[in-house]
Amino acid sequence: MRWSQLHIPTLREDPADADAASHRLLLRAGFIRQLMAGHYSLLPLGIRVRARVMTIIREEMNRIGGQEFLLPSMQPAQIWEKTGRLAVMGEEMFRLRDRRGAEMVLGVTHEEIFATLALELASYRELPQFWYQFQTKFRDEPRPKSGLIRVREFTMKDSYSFDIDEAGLDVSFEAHRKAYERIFARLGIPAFAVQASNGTMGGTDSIEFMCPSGAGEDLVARCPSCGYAANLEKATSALAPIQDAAEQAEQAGQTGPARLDTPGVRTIEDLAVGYGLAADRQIKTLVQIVDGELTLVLLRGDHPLADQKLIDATGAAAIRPAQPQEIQAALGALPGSLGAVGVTDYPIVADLALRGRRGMSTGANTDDVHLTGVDVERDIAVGTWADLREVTEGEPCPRCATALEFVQAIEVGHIFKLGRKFTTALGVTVTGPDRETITPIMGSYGIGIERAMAAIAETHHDDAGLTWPVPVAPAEVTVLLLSVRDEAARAAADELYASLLDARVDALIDDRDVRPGVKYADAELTGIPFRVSVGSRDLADGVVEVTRRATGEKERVPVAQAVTVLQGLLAER
RNA sequence: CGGGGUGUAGCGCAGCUUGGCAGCGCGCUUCGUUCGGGACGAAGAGGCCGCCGGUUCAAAUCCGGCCACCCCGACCA
Repeated sequence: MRWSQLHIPTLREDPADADAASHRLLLRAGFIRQLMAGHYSLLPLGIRVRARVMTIIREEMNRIGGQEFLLPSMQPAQIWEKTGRLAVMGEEMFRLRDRRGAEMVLGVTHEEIFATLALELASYRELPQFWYQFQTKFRDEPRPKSGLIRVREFTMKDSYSFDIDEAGLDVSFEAHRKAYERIFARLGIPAFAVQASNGTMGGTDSIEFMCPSGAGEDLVARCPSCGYAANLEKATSALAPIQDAAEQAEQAGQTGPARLDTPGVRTIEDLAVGYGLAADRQIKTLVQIVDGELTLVLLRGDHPLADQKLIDATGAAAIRPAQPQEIQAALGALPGSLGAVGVTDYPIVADLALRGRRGMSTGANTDDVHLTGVDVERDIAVGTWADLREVTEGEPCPRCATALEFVQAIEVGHIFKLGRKFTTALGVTVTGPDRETITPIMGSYGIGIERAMAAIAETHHDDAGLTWPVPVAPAEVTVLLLSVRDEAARAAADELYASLLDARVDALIDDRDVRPGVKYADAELTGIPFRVSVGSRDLADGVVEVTRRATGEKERVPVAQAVTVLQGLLAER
């Protein structure tokens, strides 16, 4: 490719409103342009990176036995009704009707459609299967942001495994986990695996691959000692045990909570400061609407709720905090004096940290009144015990008790053990060795291609621009013709460019009639790993200058050896 | 959806409070001088001032409505 033919130029100034570094640089360097919120055009340089990322992923998928497919993005809504996900996905799915009025959706993911193909599987002998594709996904995100990191239309490599049983799924899942580690290593993304919630996918286990970055939208709790890592929506910690003995003694003989008038008290802190009732001796009562049902959520006074944990614990599609009037109507008091003692009309979900606690205080469901001496298991009709609290940085690792660190990160991949939800709903079965009917168990595995590009850009840039790793760079080498008017230099640059292409080195040539400084600046901005400067001055000595973008190292090499030297540099890894 | 902000030339912006010829920098075109780290001079081209309506002799500017985009909070690759 010749720079003189490149249609979209680089920008001299930073574009407005580009928050993340990757967004700013990909715009400036001419890799992407925005059409509307969450929808980007990929330009020729962007397409080259995307193709390389896809090639690496494809190689690793094929290596573990993956077979490539391409399924439609536009799908009948009916299939999604069969699995119940039309409702679960809700507003996130784009919906449309065709001219006959048939309801269609744009795929947010392809479990249903791949499972439809799996209907043709007939025998256990055909399992396991790994099927994958690169396909555009559409998600009506409430708030697209940060360039390619969060968009509404993007390419996803999604793969699906079908196995006879759980043991088989474990093997398929593990194969994918290893493949993902190889993929991110080859892409130059410093990703690490973390435990995660399954969310709307359902199923049992899931692992996210996280790339540490200030532009990331997730927080991960990670143990620097034993390697434990989990998304905050899933992470736990080992809490120091709390001694309730003193309070127990005080309340010896009591058979129930005692009333405490607390005029004006509205917060956990008010109660702690004004009445000497420490936050970790209080029960925090939150009221949430869980799939439309008013639910009491109990946590220790000093613990925040992790919303996703509540969703996971209740199997809800959606939760939201209750409005004050809803709370008033249900419990007879406003936030600040709420409690679950004696409540039987509403489901109660309590965090495990409250289990066995005694001598606790909580609201009395009368404004300005609290209860003390509450024995959680004696006085409260807890329906569900679950891990609900969000861990705090510095709490002890659940495995080894080392203080947990928080890391901000971009989620670049996610793998799920799905179970039989989709195969059951769609009626996928195979015949087993004893002629029994087997419902295959599925796994699903995703990587966002453009997001991966953004993650690479986030982790590979400097003040001058992008610094792509060789395997994903838009080109391996750019030849800079510095002396445009020197015919000998022009001929030498053209010849070198042709020789590089002959040697199957992916090269660009910057033959524009602009000053050398512009070419240097653009070579650096676009981040091509090696540049070869061809100019009259060095050519008089029979040499060209080879510069490594990432480090700035320069080397003068004889023209005749330039191709060989570059091949050597490119082969380094 | 809630809160905050912005829409003026390809890009970045000023002008708006106080209504009166639509501007600046970069980029672009032509000519000349330059030419190994984003050159200089001269002459040019380029506008639905987001859209619709209102007020006014007169609206980028004031008023109303709508739309789009960005940022901050609830979702995911």
